Amino acid sequence: MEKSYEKVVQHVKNEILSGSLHPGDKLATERVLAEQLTVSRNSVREGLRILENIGVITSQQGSGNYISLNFDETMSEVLSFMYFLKGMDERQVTEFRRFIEREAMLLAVKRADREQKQRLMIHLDGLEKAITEQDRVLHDKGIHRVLVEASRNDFLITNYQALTNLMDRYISSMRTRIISGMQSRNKLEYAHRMLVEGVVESNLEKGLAGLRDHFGYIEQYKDLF
Amino acid sequence: MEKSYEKVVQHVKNEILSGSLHPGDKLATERVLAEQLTVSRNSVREGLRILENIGVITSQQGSGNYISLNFDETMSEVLSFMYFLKGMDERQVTEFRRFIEREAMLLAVKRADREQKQRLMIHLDGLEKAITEQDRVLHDKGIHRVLVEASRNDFLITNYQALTNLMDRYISSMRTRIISGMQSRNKLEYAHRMLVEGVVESNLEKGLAGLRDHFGYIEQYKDLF
DNA sequence: AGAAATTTGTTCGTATGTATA
DNA sequence: TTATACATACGAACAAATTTC
Repeated sequence: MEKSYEKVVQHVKNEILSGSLHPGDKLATERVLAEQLTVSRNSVREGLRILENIGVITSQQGSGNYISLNFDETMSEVLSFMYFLKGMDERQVTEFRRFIEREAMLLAVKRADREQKQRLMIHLDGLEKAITEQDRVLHDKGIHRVLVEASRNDFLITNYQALTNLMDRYISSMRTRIISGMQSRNKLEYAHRMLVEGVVESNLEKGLAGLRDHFGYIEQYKDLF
Repeated sequence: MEKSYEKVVQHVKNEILSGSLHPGDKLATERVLAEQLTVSRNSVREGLRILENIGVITSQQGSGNYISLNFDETMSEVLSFMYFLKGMDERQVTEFRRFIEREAMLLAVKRADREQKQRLMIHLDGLEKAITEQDRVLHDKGIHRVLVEASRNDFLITNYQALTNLMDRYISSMRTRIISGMQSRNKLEYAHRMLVEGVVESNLEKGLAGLRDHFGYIEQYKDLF
C-alpha cells in the first residue's frame, strides 16, 4: 500500500516528467491537491516538504508552492550531507577530489572562456601576493572553483561544490589533514601557476603537471600523465 | 524565523553529527520529539519525512523511526532525480559516464579482488554467448557495474548508480541515442574483452584501450591514454 | 495465544501569519 | 486599507501496525 505522502510526491514528479509542470509554475493549492488526490492536507504537506528539501519546489507562505528555478544550492547542500552519511573516509574523499579536478582540467583547457581565464589569473596573482592565511585560502579556493566551472560539466561542478561543503562543514578535521599532506607553500604556489597557465594557454600537459604537483601524487598514477 | 520542521531536521542532524545517534538507533517517538522541541506532532512528521526521503531514517508504523543502516538505494534514487532536474544534456551525461569509468579503471586494475575478476569473466562469457538482446544488455551492464565497484570508491559507485537510474528512468530516449552512437556489436564485444582482461590482468593500458574502443572517443582525449 | 499498550499513519477542525488584489 | 487566498502551525481523534505483557 502506497503511503499518502508518497502519492503526493509521485503526482508532482509525474507532472514534471510529463511536461505539465515547468520551473516557475505554481502548483495547485494544498487544499486542492488534497482533494484531487483524496488525501488530507497534512499528508499533502508531508509530501511537499520532501519535494522542497531536494529542491524541486519552493514554498512561499501566503502565495503558494512553485517549481524551483534554481536547484543548485539545495542540491550541493543535500548531496554533501548524503555523502557524509555514507561515511566517506579520507582516501575516498581525496581520490574523488583528484578525479574531479583532473577531468575538469581535460575539459577546461578547451572550454575556458576569456572571463574565466581572467579570473584564474587574478586569483593566481592574489595568491602570490597574499599576506594573511585567510587571503591565501580565498584565492586558492577560487582557482580550483573556476577550474571546475570552466569544465562546463554540471556533474563535476555540483559534485565539487558538494565535496567542498563536505570538507568544510562535516569533516573539517579531515580537511586540515588532507591539506597538511600537501606540498610546501612555495611548491604549492608553483603548482598553482602551472595549473592556471595550463588552462590559460590551453596547454593540457602543463595543467596536468600543475595538478600532479599540487596533489603530490607522483607515485601511483604516474603512467596516466 | 526558523520553520518548525526545520528545527526537527536540524535536531536530528546535530544528534548524528555529535555522535549521539548511530545507524540502527531508535529515535524518540514523534510525540516526545514534539514536546522536546515545542512543536506540534505534524511539524515533527514533516521534518521526519525529509529525513526519510534522503535516507537518513526509516519509519515503521507501529514501531518507530530509526537511523538508517543502508543509504545506498535511496541515495542513488534521490540523486538521479536531482540530476534530472538539473536538466543534464546528452553531452554532460556522456562525459560524466566516461569520467567515472575511466577513473574506475585506474583504481580497479589495482584493487579488483578475485571474486570481482571472476564475475567480470562470467559476464564477458555471457555477453559473447548471449542470444537475446535482453541477455546482452544484462551482461553488458554487469561488466560496467563490477568495473566501477572494483574501484572501491563510493563516490564513483554511487554516482554510477545514479547515472544508470537517470538513463533508465528519466532520459531513456537519450540512452538509446547514446548507445546507438557506439561501435558495432563485434567491435563492442572486443572492447569489452579488452576491458575485462585489463582488470583481470592488472593491465592498465589494456583496460583503458578497452574503454577507449567502447566509447569510441579516439578524437579529443587521445593524448590522455 | 490473546489482549492491552505503544507507535506511526492519516484525517479533520481551527487559528495565525503572509502575500496579493 | 480591506478583503481574500494561501501557507504555517497546533491539537485532538481514530486507524493500522507493532510491541509488550
